[in-house]
Amino acid sequence: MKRLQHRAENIYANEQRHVSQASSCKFQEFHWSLNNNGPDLSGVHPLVPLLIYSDRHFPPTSDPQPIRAHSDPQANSHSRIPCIHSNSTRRPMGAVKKPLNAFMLYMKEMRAAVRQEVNERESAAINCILGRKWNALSRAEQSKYFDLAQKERLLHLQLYPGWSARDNYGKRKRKDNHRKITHDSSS
DNA sequence: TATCCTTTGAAGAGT
DNA sequence: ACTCTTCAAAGGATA
Repeated sequence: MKRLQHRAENIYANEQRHVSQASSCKFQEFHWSLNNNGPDLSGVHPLVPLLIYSDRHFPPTSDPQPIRAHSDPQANSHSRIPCIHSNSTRRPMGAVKKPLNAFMLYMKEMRAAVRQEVNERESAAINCILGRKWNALSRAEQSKYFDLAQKERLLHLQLYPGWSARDNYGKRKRKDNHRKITHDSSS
């Protein structure tokens, strides 16, 4: 932990020198998506493509299927919609992930740029930097991610109306169920 | 090969 | 109502 923190601090110090250079490329990626793949989304929030084209909800597929979320109540006997991702590359039924929160969306957008910027590959160190950058953002700057996260939650609710976060509780096997307490006591 | 590390925020569980 | 815990992403490190 100390090792990662130290590494992140060094990286962050170096990163500060380049802070003015950081950042604009991701929006260009969105525009690429708009210009090359997607429908006309010129009227929507610039971050919405990140949500709309998210493989969380619409993974790449050669035979896209229409969403039938509420159209077949009999297929929803467990108060969940049938999974629209049925081929092998799609997420199996019962493995619906939590919608991303604002910070997760920020990380997803900025990770590649920060990774390239600091020439660091370890996600734990990058996440420390991203956490600092996130906290350094103004509330106005953060608000677009909170807005997007709200859209993410609404879309998730529409796609998986019966889903609950508890569905994924206990899916991971943890060696230490009190990891956070252990960390706090060890630091 | 599975889990950890590390961050913030949402949501469920427990008190 | 409040606190605690888990899980979302990511990819290198570790057991």
